[in-house]
Amino acid sequence: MAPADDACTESRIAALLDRARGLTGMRVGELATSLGVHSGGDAVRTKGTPGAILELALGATGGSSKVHDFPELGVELKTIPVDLRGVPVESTYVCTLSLGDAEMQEWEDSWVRAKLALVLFVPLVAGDGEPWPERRIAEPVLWSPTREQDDVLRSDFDDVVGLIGVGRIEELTAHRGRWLQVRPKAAHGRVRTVAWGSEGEAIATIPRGFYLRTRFTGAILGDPRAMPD
Amino acid sequence: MAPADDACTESRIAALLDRARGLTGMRVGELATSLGVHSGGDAVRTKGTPGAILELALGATGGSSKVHDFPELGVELKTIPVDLRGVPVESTYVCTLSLGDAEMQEWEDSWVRAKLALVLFVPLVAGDGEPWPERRIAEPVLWSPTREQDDVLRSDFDDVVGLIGVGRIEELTAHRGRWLQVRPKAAHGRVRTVAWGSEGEAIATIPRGFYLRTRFTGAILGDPRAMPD
DNA sequence: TAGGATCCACTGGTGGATCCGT
DNA sequence: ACGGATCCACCAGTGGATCCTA
Repeated sequence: MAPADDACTESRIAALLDRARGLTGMRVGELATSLGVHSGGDAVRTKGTPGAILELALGATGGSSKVHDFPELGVELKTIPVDLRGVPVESTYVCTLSLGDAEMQEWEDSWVRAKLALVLFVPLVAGDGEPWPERRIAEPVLWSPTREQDDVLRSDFDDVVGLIGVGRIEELTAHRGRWLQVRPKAAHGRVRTVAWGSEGEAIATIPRGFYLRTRFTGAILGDPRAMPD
Repeated sequence: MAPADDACTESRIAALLDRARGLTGMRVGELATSLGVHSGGDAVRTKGTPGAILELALGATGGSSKVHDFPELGVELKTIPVDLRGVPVESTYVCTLSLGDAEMQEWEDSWVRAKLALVLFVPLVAGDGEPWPERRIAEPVLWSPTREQDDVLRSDFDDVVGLIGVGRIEELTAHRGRWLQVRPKAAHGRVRTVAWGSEGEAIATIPRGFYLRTRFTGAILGDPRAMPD
């Protein structure tokens, strides 16, 4: 689960970071064009496109339903929208929370921990209301949680799965969690998934995802070892 | 589970049958054109299209994941390819067989029995190798199993779920069943679903579907009360 | 300002069946 | 002849995230 650390993998990760640095200063629309991707038309509505563009540009091979964007390197790629000062303007989606088997889940073996073990953050600088093709790629940050950070994330995680494990999913709001929070994740608010109530009964509820709070990603972009509130 | 039989439903079913009769003699391609459906280009490869055309033409509203094509009438629509003599050239797909809970399934409440409770067969006459737009719609047959036919189908069904229930799914071949058989049902042969072995262990296996044998559909097209081999 | 709601692209699985080698 | 393999259309669900109102 820890990032692979043999010499070959290390050098390939370094090469990936170099490639990401090489994109610094480009507009996302330019990058899209150079990749042969159509970036015209309605630009505001396509929320996920810049992330897909960066995956293409850096050669992410994970595709869907894989744990990491770069499976062989154990690296997760995350674009993160920042303002002109470099401060994140949004929380960062990590992955889906499986509600059906929450009581089985341990932090050590969790999907969310695997995702966060080694993350390449690529900040995208957006002026106010600027469509994504105009956003500029900023200096990337390769981050792996310190032991202290991992402990806080584990605590947030345990709180969440503990609640679900005893069937109190209704108390699972985005207020919980110091750095890692849980929020709804559904295209139309009409999707339902199954969870288990306190009496063991099946209940239909909206799917949820793990998100990193803005205050946390903002701090680690400045100092990867930061311990914000 | 039995077809609804109040007077209003009966008259609506009769109207449906009349509409189907009104299509007799048309080519499927003509019908598609009159519905504004594109039927040009590669015609041989689109196996499911004629079925969808007839659903449209007759106003089927079931859509996907519904039990029947006409939920309010309890009617299932099946196109069936026949030769110039009116003899079926293929078996008829009924529905998917759920492998995960086979031991729970009873014929009385089964999906396959619900589908077969009241079927509108629409034969499509195909010359040898003729693409579907050239096929002609023949006289439709509205069929509901007689008590004797239902008993045979139940027997075939019980044999199948019995085998699966004791974890002997490997013995479940298309050789079994007098009229109702089970065959693989997967787009590429690479899809897998879960079943339970004789020791209760989970095993990955290919999805299966129920099919009516050609000899059975051939007989009931001629005489709905037939009892073929 | 941040918690809850929502948007688009993509794709795997399902429903419509027929193909085709032995 | 028929048992096993396969084909296309369609859509709900997932992964990429940001929007938006109280």
